[in-house]
Amino acid sequence: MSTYDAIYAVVRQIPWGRVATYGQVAELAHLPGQARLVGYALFQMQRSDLPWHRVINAKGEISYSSFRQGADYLQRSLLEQEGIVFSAENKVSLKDYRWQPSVESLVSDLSPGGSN
DNA sequence: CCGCTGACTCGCG
DNA sequence: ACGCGAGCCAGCG
Repeated sequence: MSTYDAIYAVVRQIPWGRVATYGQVAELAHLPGQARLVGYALFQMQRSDLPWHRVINAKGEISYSSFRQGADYLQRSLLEQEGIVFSAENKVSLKDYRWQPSVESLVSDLSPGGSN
């Protein structure tokens, strides 16, 4: 199990209609503070079975890769198809759409009762 | 093996 | 509220 595989495993768990931040995915993948790796992992991955579009940055905005410059509308489109609404600033309400993983989804310790 | 790069995040001004 | 700089680590040449 590579580090990236752990990241992919977490991303794959993000349910339909929900989003997660890079930092959040990193923590769930047991890689606290390594939000960048999440982005890098998604950058390198080419599989289509991953809901990569459900991963956004901490600002609630979509992060685009330079080489995918033309697919900027794609991620937003995919999210909108899941019922996620974007604000006038092209941001999503993290407080409303952020995925809150259930304890069963987690492998080890986690503070129950997410204080949102 | 050393160094650069890259879908991030947080703190400060 | 926004821009800038520093810290993180894995993959590749």
